[in-house]
Amino acid sequence: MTTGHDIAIVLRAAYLGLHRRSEARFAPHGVTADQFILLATLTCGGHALTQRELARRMSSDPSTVRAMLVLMERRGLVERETHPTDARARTVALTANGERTFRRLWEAGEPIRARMLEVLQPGEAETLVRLLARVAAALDAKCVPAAGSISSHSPGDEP
Amino acid sequence: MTTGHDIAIVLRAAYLGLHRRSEARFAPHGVTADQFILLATLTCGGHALTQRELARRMSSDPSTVRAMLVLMERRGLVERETHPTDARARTVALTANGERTFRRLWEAGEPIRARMLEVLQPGEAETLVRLLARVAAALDAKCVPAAGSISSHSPGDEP
DNA sequence: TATTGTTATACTCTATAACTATA
DNA sequence: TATAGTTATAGAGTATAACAATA
Repeated sequence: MTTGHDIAIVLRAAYLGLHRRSEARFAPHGVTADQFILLATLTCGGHALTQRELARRMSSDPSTVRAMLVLMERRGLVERETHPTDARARTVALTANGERTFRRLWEAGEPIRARMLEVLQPGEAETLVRLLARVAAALDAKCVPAAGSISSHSPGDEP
Repeated sequence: MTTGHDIAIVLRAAYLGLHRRSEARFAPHGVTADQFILLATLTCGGHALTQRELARRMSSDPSTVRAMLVLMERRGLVERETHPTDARARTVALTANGERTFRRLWEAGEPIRARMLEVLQPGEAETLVRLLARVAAALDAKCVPAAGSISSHSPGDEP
């Protein structure tokens, strides 16, 4: 019988494995795995998002993203300007150097992406993404657990 | 078409969602999500593992685990003794307080586990665990990517 | 009044390298 | 020689709360 704990453990193992491999691949370029995600989000997102929107798309936090941006701005990867219509907001964009770096990072990460696809049969990648997306949505901050969802396992049951 | 990047993004979203929900649930007990994993690993693992084995099972690192253990020992959750037959090694065990705390944490985390299972049809949980396990194994530190696994995507292809 | 972002702050996790002690 | 763990050290991500400026 598969339990919620089983899902949690293997989800953790897969994510941390991905994270470590990515760190190792990107480190020679002076970029972390999380910073890569930020660059990728900017690339896919039209290159000029507000910090808040950036945080949301990265499954991160405005305060965390700000700390990352300060580091990355110092390294010339991104630049921030005040939003054209909303003077409170700031838009974040890749610099030319940031775009170049991202292209190199994307290549450096290719073996990792290939490795994940390699162990999945045709169709399984789609299934995995579909199921993970459902779990991710269920755990999203905006969602609140349903009222009747309290079951009564005891600690000894699952292990 | 599902890409390796798609898997990475949704894997990240699911894991971080799980991690945040867990932090929120466990914080009132003064325990982090990662510390919960450590306690769970000890509970499931016979209650007396070496630090190295503990790190391996947690998908973590001996040095990281040591830092965590120092904190948790100070809080009376775990205790370490020298290994009975190998004087280099130290065994880690839950204290009575650690066991009590873990039982409370396990209950506190039940809604999260239920929430994940709730959005999956019968059989899908098994599928998810099976596919994730395969990906996790492929990304494990011990595994090295196959030699012929270099494809030639360019950055613009996938987004 | 609500929202965007900044600031200050603190803590945990992560990881490398050099080291000691033991197998 | 190899292994288990420690130490020192550094950095990154995470997040909260109080605050300013703007919508």
